[in-house]
Amino acid sequence: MATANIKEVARHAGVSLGTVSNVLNRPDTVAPATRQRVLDAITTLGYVRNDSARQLRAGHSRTVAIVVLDVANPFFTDVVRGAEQVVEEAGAMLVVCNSGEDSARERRHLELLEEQRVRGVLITPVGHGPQPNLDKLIDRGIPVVLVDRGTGRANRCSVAVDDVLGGRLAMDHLLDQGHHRIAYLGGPLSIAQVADRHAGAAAALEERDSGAELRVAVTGSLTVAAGRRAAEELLALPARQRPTAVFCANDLIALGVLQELTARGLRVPADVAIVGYDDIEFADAAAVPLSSVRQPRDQLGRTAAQLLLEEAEPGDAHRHRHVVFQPELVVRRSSDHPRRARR
Amino acid sequence: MATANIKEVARHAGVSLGTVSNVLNRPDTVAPATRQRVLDAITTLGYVRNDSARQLRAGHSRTVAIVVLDVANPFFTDVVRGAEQVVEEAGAMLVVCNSGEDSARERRHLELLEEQRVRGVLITPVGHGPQPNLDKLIDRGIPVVLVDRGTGRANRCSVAVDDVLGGRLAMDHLLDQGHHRIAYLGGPLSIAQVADRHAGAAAALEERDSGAELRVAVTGSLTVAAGRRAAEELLALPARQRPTAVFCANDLIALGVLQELTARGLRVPADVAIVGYDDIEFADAAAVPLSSVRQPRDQLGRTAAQLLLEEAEPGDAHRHRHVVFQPELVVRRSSDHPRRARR
DNA sequence: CCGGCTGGATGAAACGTTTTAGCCGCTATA
DNA sequence: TATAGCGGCTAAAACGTTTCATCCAGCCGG
Repeated sequence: MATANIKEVARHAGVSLGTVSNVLNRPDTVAPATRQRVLDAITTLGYVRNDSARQLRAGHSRTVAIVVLDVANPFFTDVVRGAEQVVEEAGAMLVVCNSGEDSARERRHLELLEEQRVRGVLITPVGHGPQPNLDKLIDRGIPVVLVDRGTGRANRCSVAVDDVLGGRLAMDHLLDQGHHRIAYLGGPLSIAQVADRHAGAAAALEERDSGAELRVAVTGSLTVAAGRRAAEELLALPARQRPTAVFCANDLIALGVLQELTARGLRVPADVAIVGYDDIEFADAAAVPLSSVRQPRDQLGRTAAQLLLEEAEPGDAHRHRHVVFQPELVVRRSSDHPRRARR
Repeated sequence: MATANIKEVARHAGVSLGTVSNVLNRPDTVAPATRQRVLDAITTLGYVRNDSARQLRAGHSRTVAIVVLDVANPFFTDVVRGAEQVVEEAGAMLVVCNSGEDSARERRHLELLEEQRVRGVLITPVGHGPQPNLDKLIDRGIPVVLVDRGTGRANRCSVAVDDVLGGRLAMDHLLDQGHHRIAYLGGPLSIAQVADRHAGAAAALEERDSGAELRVAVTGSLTVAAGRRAAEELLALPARQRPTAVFCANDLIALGVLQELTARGLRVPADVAIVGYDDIEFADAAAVPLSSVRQPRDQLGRTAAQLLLEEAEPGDAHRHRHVVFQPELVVRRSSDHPRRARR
């Protein structure tokens, strides 16, 4: 019942224990005949290598961890899938931990991961302050790569997406379509992403000097319901002041806006154009397919994992890098309706 | 740099190595003064327990694995969250593995997990055939709990949701609302869930003997696009034959139907009522909030984890159990419009 | 015939815990 | 006063690998 160990395999094959280990780890250094005998013994005994012992000897494990803010958030699930891919290609294993935006849980996870001597940690940390836990990990020699947060740190790598650029893309597109009264919907502004996207939009508007105006409506959250409420407010405006286009801080808000507007008899994009952010799966499936700014989510995960593995590689000195990806505007029906320029 | 070990802590605190271990594992058996000295040594040295060594000694790890078909599927993410909760309460750690519906990857994961001597495995296996990998695990004494698949096996626990009942609930509701021409939309029927939900609906109809008729439209997939196409087909029927209610095998199809119908000028639920299945987050956020059959997803994860931990508990003989949960109908606007009975 | 080399195998140390048996000094009991 | 018991601690074995220093036999060149 108790699984066979390497010693029993050795006895069964009539070789020494070290030879079995060699068969497992350096098969070419052992004579074909003996190798085969050992392999046979392994299969007949159903031997399975004990990773704890291997790790103990090696001093570290072959697993990489990713700590996300929410396992159920499509953004992170895509990042996970990307990371998974490269980690598995490297013969390691990716374990997914969920902090649930709770820093106590995050800390507990990091402690456990440290006890496990993981090879490295990909993490989107809770909050924005200093990160003593992460510094501790790094001090201990466990590489850490930040995902979509705090690009600036010197002692670790990071990957992120340029949200300011994302805001610019959306705004440039709407200006190109001839809009002059545009709204930005999103909040709270304390979320870096929300603020950055707005900053990008504002900067783009400024630079164009087109005389267009940007109205900002701060929402309490990034949900469909918040989008509906925001749309109601827009509808309360006199028609002449009402924006002809809205740029939303994420797709949930955009979908809420879309629903409310169509429910009230406005046509999208003819009366109001909409651009969302994130390009979630439903963007394409909405009643009016939604234009959206897409982030290269799986690539975020992939390069994060690559940076980590590179850093974990022994030998060559590693230089920390901060990779910033560029988002991409996906134009669909919700904003595809150029209007004659007028002012 | 290399992390301090228990021996150094002992030396630093002027005690024996075993005493340090006692402080860590049975603090009450060591005198307060010594205990404090050891704790101080631990913090000043920054000692972190080496889990590999602990596991090696213990013979098994303190982690539980869950292998899902798709990390990005909301169903599984909720199951994961549920499982996570109870596993963490038990002081263990949950690692999430993604098979991606690929049996090779599933096998590889199981092999690695076995090498790690995990405490147990929660899994929704790929495919429906026999499961030699799982049997192997069980032979080795690693408990396995099936999630939402293959309830019948004798050598393992399982948790599932009664999809036949779900079909009944939806159908009963529509019949209660006075509908007589009803359609079931979903496919392919090779998916057990799709077939079960249909079976339940058909059985409910049969039992009521109301003279109502059920039209089945098999779709190629469970997507929004498939729902749209199915709705088009319904619209092509002469109005007198057109169903006044549709029950969809999942919410994506239902949303597609909703979009297509409203786009073509039909009102939901006045002209056509819709009931979906799964109660995904968007069901409530749709243009017309969608009635849906809800599965207790996180509870599925929670009890799966509980069964597993119970089985992993040494000592008392464990009896395998097969827990079947009952789904629940959530009525929202999309089907809330009773029509006068007529035939 | 001898020394050196090489492919192939061996034995033992080491990794860092947990656990068990045992030791020591003290107190309470007879 | 002897003894049993006990609290508090120590020493050592064991967990299953990997790796490193050795060793052995055979072979080749000198």
